[in-house]
Formats: sequence, structure tokens, C-alpha cells
Amino acid sequence: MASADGGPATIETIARRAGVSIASVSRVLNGLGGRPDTVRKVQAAATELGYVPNAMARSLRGGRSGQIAFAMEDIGNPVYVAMVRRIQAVAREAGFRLLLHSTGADREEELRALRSLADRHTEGLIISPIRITQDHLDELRRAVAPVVVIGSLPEGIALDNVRVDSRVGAAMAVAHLAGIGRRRIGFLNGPLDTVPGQARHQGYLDGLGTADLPVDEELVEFGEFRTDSGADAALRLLERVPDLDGLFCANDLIAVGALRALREAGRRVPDDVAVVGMDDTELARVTWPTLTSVGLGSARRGELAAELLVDRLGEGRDREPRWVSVTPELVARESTRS
Amino acid sequence: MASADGGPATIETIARRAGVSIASVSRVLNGLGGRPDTVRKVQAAATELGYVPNAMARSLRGGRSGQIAFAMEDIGNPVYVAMVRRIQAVAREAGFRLLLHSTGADREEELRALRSLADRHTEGLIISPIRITQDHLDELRRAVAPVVVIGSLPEGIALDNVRVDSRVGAAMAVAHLAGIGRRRIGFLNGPLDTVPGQARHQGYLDGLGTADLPVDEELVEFGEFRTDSGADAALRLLERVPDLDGLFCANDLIAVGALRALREAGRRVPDDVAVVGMDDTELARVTWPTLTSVGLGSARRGELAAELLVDRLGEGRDREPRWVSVTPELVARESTRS
DNA sequence: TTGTAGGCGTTATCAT
DNA sequence: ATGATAACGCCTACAA
Repeated sequence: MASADGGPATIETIARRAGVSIASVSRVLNGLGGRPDTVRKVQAAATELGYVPNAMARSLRGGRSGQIAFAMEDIGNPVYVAMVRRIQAVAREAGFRLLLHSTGADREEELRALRSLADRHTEGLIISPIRITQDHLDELRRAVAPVVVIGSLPEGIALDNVRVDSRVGAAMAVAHLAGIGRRRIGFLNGPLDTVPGQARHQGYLDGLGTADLPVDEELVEFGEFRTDSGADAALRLLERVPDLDGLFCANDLIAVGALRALREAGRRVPDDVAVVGMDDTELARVTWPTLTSVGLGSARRGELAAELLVDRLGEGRDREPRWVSVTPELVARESTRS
Repeated sequence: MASADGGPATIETIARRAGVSIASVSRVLNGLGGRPDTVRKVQAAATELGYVPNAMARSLRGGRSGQIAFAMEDIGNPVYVAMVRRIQAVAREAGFRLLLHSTGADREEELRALRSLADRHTEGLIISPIRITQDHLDELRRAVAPVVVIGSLPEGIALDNVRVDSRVGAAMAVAHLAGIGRRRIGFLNGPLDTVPGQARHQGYLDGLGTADLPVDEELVEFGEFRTDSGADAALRLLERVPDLDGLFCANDLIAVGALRALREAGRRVPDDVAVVGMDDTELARVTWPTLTSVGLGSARRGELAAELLVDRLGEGRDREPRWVSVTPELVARESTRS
């Protein structure tokens, strides 16, 4: 029952009702003892009034909001869904609520998310930016609360950081395609001015080198990390390189678009063109043919990031920044089955 | 620059620095006028100190946290992703931060989400439960802050509510299958003790009736609203009803599982078995064949729910509860192409 | 064991 | 126009 006297019950309401001071109420409610008699009266009053402590007052007083935030590009990308899921679980476990920032990869939005730490509504932030500008670095440096970055950071940034070497992952993809005898291996990349775009491009070149395949700029197309963009890019590539027999896509969304484009263009997968995606999202199991993809441990990265943050907000307040990493793993499916 | 004197800058710090009272600082910072001279001094001090108002203090004082929450079953389901996306957008637009509760369809978790409104860390809640127990109703009734329910509510509950008639949607699916000449139309449903499970079951029966097809209990299988469960159910159904030629799945996840099972069982889609899903999620465009699905406007429902909540937290504080609904829409794709 | 009182950082009221 | 002061609800010395 809410109190009849207007607003919700407060320790003051309870104190009056129980005939004790607010201090006693607070103590009892926080299990700090008291005379049995007092305890009983307070608990009775609290129950009758349906008392629930005001989280805002607690936060203000305690200097801790009990909230952390996760900023990502777009929850529409299954990679982030996987991350959010695990982050949510770890956060809840540790008693934190989770806030979501969808930035749309907009630089301003990302910076806003970082800056918003300053108002202390959130105790810490996990951020996964695909571009890292000087502004980002400045803002990261002057962040007033712990930040964990998912994604590769330049040397010398003293921040908790969860990374995965997607350059190696990309090379694995190319090696896999070369391994099943493909010679004309195309690459559908995202924007080259993004961290993943850059790394995967390097990895693609590495992979070609290792497989002793010539580098041919004709084989590379750029677009956004999205399905529609992937389909368009695939069509452009097919037009230009009719004898394509392998295709590495910089993420699963692009790969899904590519599969569609290939089908529309009458190419069989994997017989004519074998395809490899990246991120090993849930999508990879749903397409037809199912998609071979290089997993980058997104769920695991989310989990690790959350654990780092939670630790730093508790025990590990003053520890050195930690850089942890996850190993890419190729999961072979029908799209490269010989 | 943060102030050197320990903690972050407060209006107090600024006041000292500018040589005015905290009241003046507050006024200037909130644009409530002041002598040009004073304004200048305060603004200068605030900038130099890198002042950012403490959100917790503001919330406590103002009685508003600027936060709303969304509670859903599992962010892994694309239906909720679509909702979250729009909710996030509307919330941000209105100046609210968004908190996420993943309940795993656990009754206790859902109730906890509802009860957590009591601590005022959140101003309102959007909840999308698939089961509505008496406990839910009790808790909804005594909720201390505005709640918007996405999903059908029993009569007589005075709450903002966004619904879609998935019974009609299910009937549309069956009608569509019958319309392309299918006679043995199976149904893979979720649990019958859920609101959607119940409604879709009714709709399935409605559809058969309208198409003058006999009701045959053999044609119905139950499972969870998940892909793996859908695959299992499909196999059971195929075993029992070899002459199946149409299949309605209670959501896209089930349908994705069914498509896989059908392929493994050597049935061609749509030639042997035509398939219709429900929710028209992003998955429907990604499968092969692409999936005909009955859209239930999940993005739109999320948007409407957020708008209702935001309105009630502002202008519409005292208006009557509103029930808005969205119309199902069948999107035909390859899985039912004749 | 208990109560009084101060303070967390704001905003808003009320004199001046 | 400005400053002192009282809340908002909670926790916690400190004093009794």
C-alpha cells in the first residue's frame, strides 16, 4: 500500500509511523542492527507502506548510479546483439543496470556518449567505435569515468581494451578459399577509413601473399557494412570480374547481400563462387547455402568488456589498464563446401 | 579542465570562482537571466572548470530521472531488435535515456522489471510479455509509474496498450496458403499458454474454416518460439504427415528452423511444401528461399509504444489510457511462390 | 541503541 | 538582479 499522504513512502514516513528516528529506519533497513523491538516496528511500517528506497537519492548520496552504458553503431547488426546479450548478463549479475546508446556510427553521437559520462548518470561505458578519430582519442583520454573499448586502440592509450585481430581473421578466410582451390578471390570490404575496414584489407592482402596469389585491385570493392550495400558491391564486382571463383566479405551482412546478388546473377555457391563472411553471426546459420564465416567472438568480447568494466568499478579501481584479446576462428559451412 | 580541488566542478565551485552565489550560477546556467556582467563571469568559470551538471542531483531534485526502460524476452529475437531500434529513437528524441531489461521470458524477471519502477530510477516502462499471469495483472495495476504494454491485454485493464491482431494475421497466412492451392496445411506453434500462441492458434483454425479445410489435430505441432525448436517440430510433423503441402509457422524463428528441416528432409520449398512465417523480421529476406511472412509491425509497435509513454510522461499525464493497434500485413516471397 | 544534524548537487522560493 | 536558504531522500558521523 502506498501512503495516503501524497507521494511514495520515504524513510521519514516510516519513521513517523514507527515512532522512531529516520536514522533508525535507515539502519534497520540496511541491516545495521537495532533493538529487536525497533527492528520489528520499522520493518512492519516499511512493509505496510510498501517502501522502496529512492534510487536517485541513493545515487546522489553514494556517488554511484549503479548504471553502465554500451554504445554501439546499430543494434540492427547481429554482432552488437550478441555483445549486448552478454554485457547485459554480466551487468545484471554485478548489480548494474544497462543503458543503450545507438550512435548510427555518427562521430558526434559517439563523442556525445563519451562526454555524457561527465554527468555521472552512468558509472562507466563500453564503446565499440568503428572509426577512431583524434577527437575520440582526446575524449577517451579525458573521460571522467572508466571506459572499456571494444576494438583496436592505437598504442599508448591507457584504457581497458578488448580486441580481436581481424587482420589475421581475414587472412584465414583467404587461406581457406585458396585451400579449396580458388584463385580469383574477390573482397567486399567496408569503408577503408574504419578500423575494421583497414585491418581486414591488410588481412586480405596477407592471405593472398601467403597463398601465392597475385594482388589485383580489380578484385576489391568497397561499400558500407550493410546487406544492401553488399549486394550492390557484389554486382559491381561480378560485372568487372566475370571469372570470380571466391569471395571474402568483410562481415556477414555484406555476405548476405552478396549471396543474394550471386543468386540473382545466376552463380551457384559454392560451385561457381565460394563465399566467406566475417563475424559468424546468427545469420550465417540461416542463409542458403549456410555461410562459412570467421568468428570474431563477439559474444565473448562483450562479456570480457563487461567484466573488465565491472571489475574496474569495484575491486580493480586502480589496476593497470588491461588489453585482452580474442582469437578469430573460421567456421566452415556450405558456402565453401567443395 | 576539471577543477584541481579533488572532485568534479559543482555550482559551488563555480560560484566561488566567479564570486557570486550558487543561486546566480544556477540561474545563469539555466538561462534565467542576470546582469550581463554576472552572466559572463559565470559562463567563463563554468567553461574553464568544464562544469557538467550532476544528473543524479538533478533527478533527485526534479523528481524525474530522464530514463525509460524496455523489458522484453530476449534481444536475440529480431522482433525485439526492431522494437528497440525505434523505441531508442523516439526516446532519444524526447530526451530520455533507454534502459534494457532482458527477461528471458522468466515470469519473475518480468515482475521484477515492473516492480523496479518503484525505486524511481526509471520514469516509465515499456513491456512486451508473452505470458500474462494474474501476477502480471496485479503488478501492472499497482505499478507506480506509467507502463505501456506491447501485446494484447485482457479487457478492463486501464493501461496504454499497443496491440496487433495476430489471430487475424494467422488467418491471413492460412488463407494465403490455401489460395495457392495447399490443402494439407500444418502449423508449428509456440507454447499454447502464451498470448501469441493462443491467438495464432485461433487464427489458424479461423483460416482453415474460411478456406473450407478440415481441422486435423495431426497437423499441429508445438514447441518454443525458437529456431532449433522449430526445426525439431518440423521434423516431427513431417514424420507424422508425409503429405504436408503447406506450413504456417508462428514466428520467423520457427520458420527458419522449419526451412532447414525441410531441406534436410529433402522437401523442396515451395514446390513440395509452401511456408509462411510470422513477424516479417529481417530474417525473412535472408533465408533461401526468401520467406513469406505476416508482418506484425514490430518497428511500428515499438515506435507507438514509445510515443505513448513519452506523451504520458509529458503532456498526456492525465489522459485516458489509449489502446492503439497495428494491422498485420502479409508479405509474399519465394517460399510461397507458385 | 538511538536521535540529531550535516551533506551529496540541484533548483526554486523568498527576501533583499 | 542577487543571495541566503530550504527542500529532494538517503546515509552516516557524532553525541547522547
